[in-house]
Amino acid sequence: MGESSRIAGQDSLRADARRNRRRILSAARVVFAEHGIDAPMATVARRAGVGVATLYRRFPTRDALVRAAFAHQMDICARTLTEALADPDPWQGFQRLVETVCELQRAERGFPAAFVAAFPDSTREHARVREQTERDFMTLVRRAQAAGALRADFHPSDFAVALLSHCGLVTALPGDRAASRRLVAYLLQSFRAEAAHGALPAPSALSLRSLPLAAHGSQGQRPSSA
Amino acid sequence: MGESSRIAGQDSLRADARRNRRRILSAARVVFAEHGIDAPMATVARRAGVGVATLYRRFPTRDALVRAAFAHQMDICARTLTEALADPDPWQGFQRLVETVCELQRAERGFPAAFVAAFPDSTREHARVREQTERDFMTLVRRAQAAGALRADFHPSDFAVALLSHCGLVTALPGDRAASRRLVAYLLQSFRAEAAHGALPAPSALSLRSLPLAAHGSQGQRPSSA
DNA sequence: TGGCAACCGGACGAGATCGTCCACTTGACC
DNA sequence: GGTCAAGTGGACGATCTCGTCCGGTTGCCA
Repeated sequence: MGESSRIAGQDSLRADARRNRRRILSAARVVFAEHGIDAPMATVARRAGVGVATLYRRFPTRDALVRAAFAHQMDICARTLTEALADPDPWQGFQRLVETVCELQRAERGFPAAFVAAFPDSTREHARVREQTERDFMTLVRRAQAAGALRADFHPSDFAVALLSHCGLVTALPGDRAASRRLVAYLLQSFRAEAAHGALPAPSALSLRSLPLAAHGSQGQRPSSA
Repeated sequence: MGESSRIAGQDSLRADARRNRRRILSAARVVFAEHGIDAPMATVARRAGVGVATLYRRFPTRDALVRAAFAHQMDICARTLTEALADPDPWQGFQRLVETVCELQRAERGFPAAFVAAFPDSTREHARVREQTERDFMTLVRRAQAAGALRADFHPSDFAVALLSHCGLVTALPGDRAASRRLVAYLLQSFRAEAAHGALPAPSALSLRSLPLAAHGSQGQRPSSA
């Protein structure tokens, strides 16, 4: 598993509190899927059969709730990257990474919104994990390029470009799996070395830091900072 | 120009009313760019130096305001399609169409949100224009395919896929022109016939009807409906 | 210049959401 | 079983947005 249970979190809770926590998370996923990530907190609480105060005590901000609700998906992302690095065929790993993340985006309706929401690094530990993830991804890219499978002018930020645009697509067309798959197929094709025909415009200066690949914490409890 | 001034619209207004109308539209573009398309109507009114009532009288719904504010952009889209059809090189026309629409999306900040917002056909005339636009686009596609420039398995819905995903990208990264240009370049490359390597997954059933290429009206004044 | 119809804008009531406070309940440990 | 800290939930005040109403103003035409 990934980055769960940190900082004396849910384990030290009383039994009923732990049960309520789980209920809240489950309800949050459902509600976020139905009404988007901006759904009223009270709706989540009602759905969980819990008072608003309980919800706010456990997750002081909406961010905290969102992060915790989709922590599982984020863990899967991180694990897929690890597996991709272990794959003897680097292109295979790269391709699977893109496909898996996009699959997650299209499967869990609220996830895309959570995906683009910018979460500040809450702890030093998170920052460390994120940096390691970035390094791992760079390694994967270089390896795939060295193997002659990934085009030489592919820039790491292109990965973010792909994910963010796919994210926008599934947000605009929730439920249209065909459209999502099409985009992924087109993008993967144009990332292949054989596809490199003309020159590309300059890459974005965007870093990967804001993508949940970098496994943000699942707990919350940050000061506030809007 | 395109589809402006219909149904005894702004022309029959008194001089001061017409002036206020223009002020409102100008303010709306600024406010939508800054705070998104969901910005409070009162903010737009204040920025325009106008009372809320005036704003509501002129544009009964937010939809109406949004449509009118970006009518110019929509006209440009429609015109670009016409020019693309007239271009002797169909690929050139196709490419320029994609680039122009994406250029508009990245230039005017509120436009992407307006772009994906689903506007119901308000009049029979709008429906007619939209259908004609769809036919024109299909013609362009077929022509480019016949010329051997556009890949044979390109499906018209792929155009919507491209625009919607690009739209999501610029929404997530407003101001990052490099990212936008990169995505467009990648997509155009993979639409070229030479790029067709493996088979693509099935296309989406999505129609182009909801895209502003089809030049929705710029007036508003629909009953209400949402 | 005078009159009227169109136009204007601020105030206002309704409705929604947020996040906190506090009196009551319950699980865990002795 | 008793104690008490941890946990609970609903009520509440603050804030925000919407869309309408109405008394005052102004452009336009005779």
